[in-house]
Parts: sequence; structure tokens; C-alpha cells
Amino acid sequence: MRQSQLFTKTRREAPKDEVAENAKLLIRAGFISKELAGVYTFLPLGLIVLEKIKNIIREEMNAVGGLEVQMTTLQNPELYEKTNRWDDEVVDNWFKTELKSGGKLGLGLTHEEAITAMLVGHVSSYKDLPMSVYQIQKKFRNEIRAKSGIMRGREFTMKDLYSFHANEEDLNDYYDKVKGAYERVFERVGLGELTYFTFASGGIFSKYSHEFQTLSEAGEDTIYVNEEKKFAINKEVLDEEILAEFGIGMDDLVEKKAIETGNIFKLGTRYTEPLGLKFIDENGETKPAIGASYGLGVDRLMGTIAEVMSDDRGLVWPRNIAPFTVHLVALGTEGGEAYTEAEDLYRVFSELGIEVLFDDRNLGAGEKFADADLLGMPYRVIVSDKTLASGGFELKERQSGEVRMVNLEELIEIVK
RNA sequence: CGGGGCAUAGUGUAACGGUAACAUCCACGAUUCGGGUUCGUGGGACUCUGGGUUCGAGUCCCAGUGCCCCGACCA
Repeated sequence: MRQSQLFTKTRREAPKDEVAENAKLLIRAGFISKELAGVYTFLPLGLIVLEKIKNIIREEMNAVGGLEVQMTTLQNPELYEKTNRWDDEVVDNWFKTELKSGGKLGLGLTHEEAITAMLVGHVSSYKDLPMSVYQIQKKFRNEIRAKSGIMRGREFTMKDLYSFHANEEDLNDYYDKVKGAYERVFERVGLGELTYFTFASGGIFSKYSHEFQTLSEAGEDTIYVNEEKKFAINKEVLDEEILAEFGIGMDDLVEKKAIETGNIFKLGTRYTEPLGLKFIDENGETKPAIGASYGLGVDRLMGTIAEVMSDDRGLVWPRNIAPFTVHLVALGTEGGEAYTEAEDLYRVFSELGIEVLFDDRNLGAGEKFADADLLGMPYRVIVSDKTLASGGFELKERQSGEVRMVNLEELIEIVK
């Protein structure tokens, strides 16, 4: 893409109504735009990042047998009345609305009920199980207080997977498989090192629920990390009992701030029972299926990456989710030799399928450098009189700041 | 939902109760061309909304709305 055709502009200053670093940077760089408190539009560059994250998640969910669907945003209150989650006294962050005819509707804040009810017509025998269904879709939560930029919004994108099983053993096996899929997702988006499998409250069927917590000072949660075994315990469940359970003491744990990027938990028959998702087992007995649900905040993941990977000059995208691999910058006078050379390189990259953002704007070097740093593509390639004279290209790695001269073959080898 | 703060060009900030300024931005013309070059000319605001006080309100008072922060909450 040519930067001259990108309608978004960068800003020197962050808007005063944002404090969260992720929102400040993403707005300054033109990745997102704020509509309301906790409600953000994704602009072209931001949307590319979001879609890349979604695709990684999609691949990993598919790899553990998940089948993708898209449930509706508009939700039928009857389902939630059956599970006692419609009443505002019970669930206080519904967005509710009504039909012209007078009937009520809810805007989906989670889809256990909808998925379970939808599957009733598709499950009748133990042979139909296990079943694993997911979606990547908008959720709406009427948060009393939205905060932290795109990390806790009122409208956000979430991947939610639900699995249903004939017995507990099968549930446990699958639960571990999904855990592995989550670990691969975090690895691929560049957060593997910083993300801890964490024991937390909220378990319905099992004692604990499990969270994926990414270390960050911007996090709302306090967790206790055990480096050696690479897991953590959420402060909310930390007590003598759990320490004994893991055979550790407080000395083995380090207190950290973290962002809850994922949450998985076993539901048992909490939803299948009231909604009638039953099957007949080998002995002809009718039983409710046993379920689990697995959530992953897509835009929260993006916000977390912006938060933990950026530096004082701007965003730093891991290669797998960067909007473009290369930021090609032409210096000198528009139409000059360097520009012509850059045009050629742009064409070469495009033909090779290398994702490139070409800064073909007629601006000074300083401004282009500042923008490149702010936008955060993994590689910056400079074409200028200087590089022409040396017969190569200047390649700068955004994350390390390492700069070197390379020839065309080397350059392509690195960025392809 | 308790507590606190803020609201002025697209953005960031000024303005004693006396008739909105500066920077950035945008347009045009020069200049410059490896870290936001420099200069000139011009453009852009019913000062969040509604009331009130006053000869006069961006400024003081009341109410509302929006936004931010702390806490609570977060299936």
C-alpha cells in the first residue's frame, strides 16, 4: 500500500481524554478512532492487525477441531430466563432493547445459552459428541465504567469456543488440548514469554477457572507467578489451601500485574441441563452433555501487544501481526532518482507478495522516520541518495533498532 | 454504583468578569532534503447543552450531558 493513499494521519499529540498507553499510541498512529467511551472504530491499519490476530486464532481453533459459526448479536431473553441470567439483578451489564412489537431483546454479551440451545437440534447421541463450536464476533457489555483504551470496552471482539462432551474424562482431555491451542496463539502473536496460565476463581463445575494472564503494568489483575513451573495463581484465589495443593510456598511466587487476555472454564451441565442439550449414551440413558467455554479477547490482545511491545517512539508490531512487514521509505526529492529506485523496489516486493507500506509522500526525512517509528512495522527500508551511492539498501529493525546495509538478495531473504 | 477531576478551532494548550490567543494542522508561494527544516500569506471556534447573575460571561452560580481517573464490578 502507498502511504500517500492512506487516509489516516498520524498525530504528534495524544488526545487528552486517553490515559491508557495502548489507546494513545493506536490513536496517534491512526489505527483506531474513538466513538464513545469504550467504543472504538478500527481504521485500515488497525483492522489489518485485528484480522491477522483473528486468523491466527482461527487456525489454532480449527487445529483442535473447532468449527466456526457466527451467532447473532440480538439475543432471545427466553433462553437467559431459563438459565437465570436475564434479570438485571443477576447480570448487570446487559444492553437491552426492544422490538417495535413490544418484545424484549438483549445484545449478546456471551453466547453459552445461544450456542447450547442451537445445538439441541444437532445432538442426540453420544456418537454426536464431542462437539466443539466457536465464533469470532462482537460482544456488547454495558460496563459501568469502560477503561484502559481498547482493553475494556463496551463493544469488543471476542473469540468464544464452546465444547460439549459425553463424559468428564473426554472434557478434561479436550480442555487440555484447547489450553495448548491457546499457548500457540500467544506464542504466535508474540506474547508467549509474557503470558501465564493462571488459576482463578469462577469455576462452576471445577474448582478453578483458568486465565491466560499477560504480564503488564497496565494490567488490572494481580497474579502470583511461579517462574519455575511457568504458571500463576490469581490473587483472588490465593490462600494456604491452593499453596498446599501445588506444594509451594509464598517464597516460590512473585507478585505481578497482568492483563487477563483469555479465560477458559469447565461448565459441566450449568447450561446444557436447563436448555435441554441431552444425548443418549451407550446404555440408552439420557444425560445432559458436559460443557466448557473458552474465551479470548481479540482487541484486548491487540491492546496488550500495543501496551507491552511499544517504546517511547511508538508501536512495535511482532512480524506475525504487523499490518505490513516492510515500511519502505523513499528520501530525497519527489520524482528524483531515489524515488524511482524505491518505486522499483515497491514493485519487486509486491510481486513477491511481501507486505509493504510504501512511504511515497513528499516529506522531509525526519517526519518520515518519526512516522515509521510510530507505526511500528518490523522492518524499515530506506532508499536515498546515500543508499544509492553505496549500491544497497538501509535496513532497520524496529524492535532492536539495529541498522545495516544490505543488497537486494539479502533484503528479500530477510523480509520475504 | 460511591468518590475526585476536566470540558475553548481537527489536535494540544492560553485568555483579570471587558468581546477568543499560541502551537500544531490545512491551503498557497518560496526554501530545505538522513531525525518532525525555515520564512511569508491565508483558513479554521455559536468557548459541551440549558438556565441564572451582570451594563457585559470562555471566565461566576445552578442543572444536565460527555469524557478521564480511583474504588467497587468484570459469568
